[in-house]
Amino acid sequence: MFEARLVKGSLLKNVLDAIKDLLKQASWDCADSGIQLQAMDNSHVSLVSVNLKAEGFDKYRCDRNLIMGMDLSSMSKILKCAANDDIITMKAQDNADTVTFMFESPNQEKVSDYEMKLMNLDQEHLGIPETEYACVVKMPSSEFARICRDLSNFGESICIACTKEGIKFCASGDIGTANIKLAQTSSVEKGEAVIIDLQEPVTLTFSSHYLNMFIKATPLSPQVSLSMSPEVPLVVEYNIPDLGQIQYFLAPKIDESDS
Amino acid sequence: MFEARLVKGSLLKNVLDAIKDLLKQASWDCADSGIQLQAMDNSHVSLVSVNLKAEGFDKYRCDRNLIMGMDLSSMSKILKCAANDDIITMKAQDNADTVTFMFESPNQEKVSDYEMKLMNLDQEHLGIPETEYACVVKMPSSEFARICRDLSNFGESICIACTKEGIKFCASGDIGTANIKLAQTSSVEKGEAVIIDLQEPVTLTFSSHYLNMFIKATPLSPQVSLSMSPEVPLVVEYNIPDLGQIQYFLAPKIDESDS
DNA sequence: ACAATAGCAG
DNA sequence: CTGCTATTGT
Repeated sequence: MFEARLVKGSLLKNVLDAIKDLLKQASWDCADSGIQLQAMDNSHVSLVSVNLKAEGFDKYRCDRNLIMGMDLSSMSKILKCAANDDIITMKAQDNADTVTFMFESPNQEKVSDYEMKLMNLDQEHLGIPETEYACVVKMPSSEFARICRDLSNFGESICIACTKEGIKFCASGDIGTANIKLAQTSSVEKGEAVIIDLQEPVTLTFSSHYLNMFIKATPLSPQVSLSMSPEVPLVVEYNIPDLGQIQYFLAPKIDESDS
Repeated sequence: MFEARLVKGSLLKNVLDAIKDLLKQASWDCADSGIQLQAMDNSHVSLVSVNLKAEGFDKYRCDRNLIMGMDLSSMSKILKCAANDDIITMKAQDNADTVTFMFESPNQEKVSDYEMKLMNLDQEHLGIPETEYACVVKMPSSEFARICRDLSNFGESICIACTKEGIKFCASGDIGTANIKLAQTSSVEKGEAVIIDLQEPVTLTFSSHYLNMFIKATPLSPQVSLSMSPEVPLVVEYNIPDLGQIQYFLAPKIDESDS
């Protein structure tokens, strides 16, 4: 059987909030080492990868590998029934076609369980792009979220330019033109820092719509990391403290002048 | 003449919020002892009963019994014009066909009055069902509201099963199946307690839509009481501290297998 | 009428 | 973390 118990159940609620707008359905791969999900979004533009380590759970048991295909909007509706301070346990029998979510209030006086049908989804296991990037930027996740939200008022594209001095975001459209520059932090205040690890300067343009989907993961981590190389998908990564991480991949827009 | 003054005017606003979605029009019966309203909802499915004791008002005068038929959505719109900390006074002349609402700000610097036409409504005075129940549960009203809201995601019916150990709510539908169990509270924290007074176990099923109408009374009281007997309407009761109470009656759904 | 959201207070 | 308010969209 499979069983995973998470005392800080709000983390799982947050994970679902971070992916449910991108993925209608997806499969959770459960193994001894933990739980993984990888899928292209509904429009097959971006790729989402979630990794939850077995050690991150307060109890974890997975006798046999198992793939649980779920309707994520149903799963999200179920998790909305959990309070933020509830303890969440996911369970499945080895060959069952259902999964059970159990929520326990901290004082144990309220216990609820929700059973949901699993589904067979096409397996689309996807090779994750290369691991060396010309530029890796770490910055406060709330800062990144704010920038994406602000710039998406100006246009459908957000341009990100990174040099060793700092990172610049820009967008332009009917309203006007917007530029936001962040300098690499000198003071190393943890969590507040902007840190740039640069092999070579990079300038790329991305869909603001997808960036705005990615920033829904903001509550999961105070920091976000952006990895970029020319003509290669951007990686937006949030580390979930003690539990794992969630990554989003998005190919850059091709500069129209290239054609 | 009739006059009723309520320093805590927000209570009256809350009462209207608690009934206006169920009742388009209704009659307020004013007597020396207080104000009463009883009516079937618009679809003649549930019954609403409001009781406001004369002693609950800060000033109360009712020279002759009088029945004030009102359009409750108009009354609600008028009460929305009162601030939450306003003092509210209702007034009517003995044979008038209008009622006046007066709102005074706490510092007396703003005084408003609103006059509304009364209407003649068919008198449908309704016998309230029996008073002995197989099972009476008191629980935090916010908990009950949360459960009704959560379970209504799963189906149009909510099943309530009560034993002396606790109370269980369930629902099922397309998304899956949901069960919520509350144990009778051991610690007698006031307002937080789940208290079950049980003659015999009861299991009944109700329309989630109507339960979701009833929980609009939640702001009126920290506690709600559910009274149930087999094949008899459920009573959902909120006590309005120092002022009276509001009760909702709803017949259980008939088990289809009975037919 | 309801749900989702954001912002703020306790 | 909860409550309340306000606001929005479906």
